[in-house]
Amino acid sequence: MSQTEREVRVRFAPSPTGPLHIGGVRTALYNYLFARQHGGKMILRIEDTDSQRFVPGAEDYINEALAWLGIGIDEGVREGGPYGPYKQSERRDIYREHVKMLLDAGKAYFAFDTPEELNAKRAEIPNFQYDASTRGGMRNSLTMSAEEVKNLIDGGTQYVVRFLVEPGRDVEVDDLLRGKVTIKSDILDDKVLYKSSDDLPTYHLANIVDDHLMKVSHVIRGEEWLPSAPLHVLLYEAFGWSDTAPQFVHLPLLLKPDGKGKLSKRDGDRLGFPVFPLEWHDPFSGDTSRGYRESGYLPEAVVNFLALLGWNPGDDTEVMSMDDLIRKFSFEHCSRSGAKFAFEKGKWFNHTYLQATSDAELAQLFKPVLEAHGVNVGDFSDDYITRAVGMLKSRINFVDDLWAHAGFFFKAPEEYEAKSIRKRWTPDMPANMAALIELLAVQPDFSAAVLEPIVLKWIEEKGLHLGNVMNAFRLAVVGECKGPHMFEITELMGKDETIKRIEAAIERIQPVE
RNA sequence: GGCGAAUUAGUGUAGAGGCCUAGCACGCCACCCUCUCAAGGUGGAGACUCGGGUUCGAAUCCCGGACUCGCUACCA
Repeated sequence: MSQTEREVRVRFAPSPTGPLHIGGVRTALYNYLFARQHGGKMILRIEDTDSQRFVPGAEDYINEALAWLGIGIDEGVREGGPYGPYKQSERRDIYREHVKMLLDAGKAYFAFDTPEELNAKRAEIPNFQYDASTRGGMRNSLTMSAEEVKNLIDGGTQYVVRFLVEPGRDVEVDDLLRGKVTIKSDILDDKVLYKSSDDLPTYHLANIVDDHLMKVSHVIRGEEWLPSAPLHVLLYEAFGWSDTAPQFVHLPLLLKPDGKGKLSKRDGDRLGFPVFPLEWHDPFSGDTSRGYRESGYLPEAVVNFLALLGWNPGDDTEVMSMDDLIRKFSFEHCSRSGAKFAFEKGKWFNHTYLQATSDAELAQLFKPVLEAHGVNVGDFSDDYITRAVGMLKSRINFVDDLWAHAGFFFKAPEEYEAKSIRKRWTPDMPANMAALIELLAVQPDFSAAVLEPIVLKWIEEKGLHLGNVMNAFRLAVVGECKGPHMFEITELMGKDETIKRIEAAIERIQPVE
């Protein structure tokens, strides 16, 4: 059967060993885009074959993160499906059966070497590898009699099952991104396929068996798997499944934004950006890691940003919705080299998506931020919040930034920026501001269109300096010399609050000589 | 060490032998706008890892060096 006419079935197969890494999210996204584009199925398989590293809560986290990002799952633990169970720890019988198949066919064997013995070997022999050149000197079913092996196993001795790799062969991996990658089977070791200690297979066996049974057509995963892909090819062959083996696609990795190496949690802490989609509370250490969601990123922005880290649509388009991405995605335009994690650009994407969000919607998102800063949201109408947000949103990257820019609309300044005081709050200014209050107090209409010409004319008639007066005015109302057009501020804030703030400023700011 | 994969401005990338005087975006700088700060507009600095080939012609193809990343577990 040709790859092209096969039903597209892809899987994202994370291990529940902690929060989903942002690199994993991108892998999931590419799988999803490819599946949707081809009208195929997206499978979420939980690979919990490492009982040692299992972390409670990690599986829920994965589900929640993918849901938040809009990466839909067709078949999985929660969704069900025709090829379940979708959690590897619930597939023990299947793996046992398949291990036996390999054993019976002479393509795998029992090994009794303890971890200590293996470590000793590695310490003793440089570049020790469990393979054709060394297996003859180890404790396994190839060097022991059948009876001895049986006694050991019946006696409860722990063992592993290793894959028997034939040396002297060229193993070819066909990768959609990298073409044919050939490696010599000699450099492969006899990988552990199954461990009796927890009655669970290792990744390699479980992965091949499940992908086959779940009829996976394309294995789209990180580049860290490329070195073991030849082993996987050999496993498909050993099972006699080569004809229906999936097409491999090994995606380049996400690297540190600055230095060298792959992106890690520490980079995020160090440089101030999240590396996890959602906030994560480590159940063991009690540590909390920031998430994109909690940091104020919109899921659409994260998806767009991530999609472009290693892929491009072939033209200069950058802002794309999920539907756009599904339509345009192609491995043809996937990069083959690792991408440094450009989180600054991620901010820009969020900025861009925030601009496309309605003021009213943004106002709702802003409310919790206001509350967090001690503002009683009930004191302000939705309309007031919406208009304040509309005035400032062009300068924010995150919803949280709204506080720094629009907070003054909700809380009068408690202090005034020293530098602006020195520059603008000249000794004559308290008197000027007092006079301004008199002028404002008698204005029946505080709309910008009406008030602006009146105040400007007043400044001119008094022979005052426009910049100085306006900035002092601004300093009194905002607390610093920045923000939207002054008369838009006063229009929204209203006469009473404006005058109150100028009075407070006169009272509190000490003019500088 | 072994094996594999990569290598275009600070970053993400376009580029598939002549269309490249190497395009776009983020970031950076300047100017415009302006009561301020942003946003926006305009402009600017900034790159084909290095050698060898192949070719009339190479960022694009081949070989080698360098550097980077990954793997080298009874982890995935």
